[in-house]
Amino acid sequence: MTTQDDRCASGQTGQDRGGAQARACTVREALDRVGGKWSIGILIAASTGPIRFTELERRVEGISRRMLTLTLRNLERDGLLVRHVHATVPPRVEYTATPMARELYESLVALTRWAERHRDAISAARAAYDREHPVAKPTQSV
Amino acid sequence: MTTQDDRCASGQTGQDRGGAQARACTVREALDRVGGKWSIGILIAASTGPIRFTELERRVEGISRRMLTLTLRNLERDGLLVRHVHATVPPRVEYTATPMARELYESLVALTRWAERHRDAISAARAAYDREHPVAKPTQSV
DNA sequence: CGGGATCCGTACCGATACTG
DNA sequence: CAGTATCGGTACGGATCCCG
Repeated sequence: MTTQDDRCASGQTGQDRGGAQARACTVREALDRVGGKWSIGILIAASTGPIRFTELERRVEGISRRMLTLTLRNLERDGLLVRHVHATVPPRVEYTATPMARELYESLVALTRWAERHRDAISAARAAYDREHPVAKPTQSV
Repeated sequence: MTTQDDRCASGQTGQDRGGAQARACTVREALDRVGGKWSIGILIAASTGPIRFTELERRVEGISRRMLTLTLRNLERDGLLVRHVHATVPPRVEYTATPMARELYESLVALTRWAERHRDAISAARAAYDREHPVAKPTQSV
């Protein structure tokens, strides 16, 4: 989303046994492309076949026209989506996920399952944390 | 990172064959917790065993004290990290990844491999896109 | 139909200074 | 040592209006 490439750029100054931080950086490469609020939704909607702009707008519910356009551009730039313009009277633009994008989606399956498995544990953890760490505004009282 | 829970909240208004968008949303649940710039780095550094604050500061290179603290708090809140304070003269605080966090990391392996496989293809796609889509500033020339 | 341009609020993140 | 507090920049994302 950043226009910038922002390669990991770790100077490798300290000790990094096993290249742990280097691997962290590799993961971030992937996350950076899919971390946007709408990227995944669009990718999935486009993974089953060519899909039009307006159809995307309907399917990826809640997205604004602007973000749809922007995210599409970024995905196209990264080679995850192909944009095809039909020179018809009402313009017809279709987006299709590339094989690389579909591989990406499959790589996310494990993550999806993780989220499903731990969904409850996480919200429980959050609730517990919030209970034990109240905000404690100084301007309270009464 | 948002303090807010922000559950997917898809009203399920339109057609979502196969619950595609619902799955997109599940992925985002996971991404939201790990999408922060430093989350993964910290998680990995803490996954091999208890690690101290300062040690983390050294290992996760480039991180500021502030972001380290903030990210640690969020990870702890989500139940991905456990914070243990030793009541010694110089304070000693150790962070340890929970089993859930380690599972998370393992779920990211597929994604890591994807990033490795397509790293070059992506930067090539970007270069090509940028070549064909110059910025074209209106206030150019001399 | 499929965008682009602009305005604006908010989140994220970095730098710096202070503290129990 | 392990933080907290404050400031400020920038990127993200939403709303609205305009256009071929």
